[in-house]
Amino acid sequence: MEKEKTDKKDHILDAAEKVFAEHGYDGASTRMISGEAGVNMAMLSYYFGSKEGVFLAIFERRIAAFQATLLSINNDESLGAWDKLMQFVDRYLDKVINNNCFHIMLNREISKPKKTELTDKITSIVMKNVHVFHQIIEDGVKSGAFSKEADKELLVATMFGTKNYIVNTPHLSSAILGYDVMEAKNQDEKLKPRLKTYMKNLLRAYLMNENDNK
Amino acid sequence: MEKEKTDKKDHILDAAEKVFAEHGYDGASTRMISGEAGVNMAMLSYYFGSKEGVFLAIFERRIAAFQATLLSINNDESLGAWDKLMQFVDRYLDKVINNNCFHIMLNREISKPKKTELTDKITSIVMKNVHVFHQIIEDGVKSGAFSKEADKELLVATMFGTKNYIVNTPHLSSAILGYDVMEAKNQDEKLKPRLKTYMKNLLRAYLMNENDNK
DNA sequence: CCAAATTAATCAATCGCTTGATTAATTTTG
DNA sequence: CAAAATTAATCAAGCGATTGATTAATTTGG
Repeated sequence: MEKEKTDKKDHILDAAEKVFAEHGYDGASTRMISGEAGVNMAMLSYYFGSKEGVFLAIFERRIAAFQATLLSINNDESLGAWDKLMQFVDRYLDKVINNNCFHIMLNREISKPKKTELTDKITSIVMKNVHVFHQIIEDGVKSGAFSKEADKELLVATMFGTKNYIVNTPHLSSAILGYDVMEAKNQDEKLKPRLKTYMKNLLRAYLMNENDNK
Repeated sequence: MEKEKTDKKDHILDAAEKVFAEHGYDGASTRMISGEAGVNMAMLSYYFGSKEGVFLAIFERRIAAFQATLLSINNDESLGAWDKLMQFVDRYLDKVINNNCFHIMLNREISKPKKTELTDKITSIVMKNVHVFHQIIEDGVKSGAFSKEADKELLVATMFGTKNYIVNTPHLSSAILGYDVMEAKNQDEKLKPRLKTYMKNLLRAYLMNENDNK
């Protein structure tokens, strides 16, 4: 059955994602990854060619689904700027909180000052998300729904940066919020609704500011 | 001269900070660090005991000055809540943009899901900054200057998260902003003033919102 | 339908290399 | 000259990757 083959590859990638998120690329050894996955070390090379191949496969796996989600929001012509923005916030936050291992990996990678083929690739992918967000804000400004003085570029940094701070520094944000943000129950019942509400209020206050942001 | 000794140690730490920021703890080898500093590999052990010793020394070096800056703002009783907050934003952003290598290191370290002695130590240090920010907001709420409905905890995430996004993902934020955020000239002339203005506007819009953040 | 042939999956063992650390020898300094 | 600073040489350990052998699964041929 070719289904089992895919399942096993996915199983290895799940384990690798966890180990990479925990130890970083260099800190994660192929022995750790194969151990976590419960397979022989040689299977990594067999399926993915190399350690780097495993790493890249993790990114490729997550990206397709993500892009689809993103575009489906932006292409919905029935929505106004504000509703579109709210949709984006909701679905984006859901996704990144659910896949926080992956986003820790991703963020570590684009935090490298040195340009590499991988950082370039990831940067251009992330830029697509940025552009969607950008576009929504810009359309809203043009339609008069949002304040003209809004700094769109830095608002992107706030949107993604706030999320990163909560999702990628779990010990710190757990200390700040007073509960374990890694626990699935807390994520669903406490973190997600609160973060969504907050983000919406923040965006509304800034984008619909009567007294211009001079 | 003991001064030269200190200078040499500082020189090594400068080099190490750069290499650690670029490659991460595991990706940075002692040979890279000694090469960057232009000293023999054994000097790292001679001065700092071990690779980990070098790493810890970098943190210890940066922390003292940082704490002092922080407290001097909070203890100034002559300032109202809003002015205090503005002072905090100004001086905090100046510091982290100037020491961005260090903050890339710091952030990578607290992004690790697994608790270690080091992540615990760093977390508790960062929490001091958080508490200062927290306290300023809380005082402002009590005095009636800020909206009661403000989510103080998540506002912390926005403040530090926005900064992180700009400072720690230089390629991405350069692509977003349209200029190289790593260049000192751009940092001083473009990035700092813009980020400060934006941050202040954002905080004002959210904290001084007339229509309550229901 | 079943046995032979072929392919896919898995394994332990090991390769060459780099790592962080230490040593003993040498140079510099006061 | 003695102490401190610096060096080159060396070490065991761990790294990613590959190997050849073995087993499991699938396809083929009579």
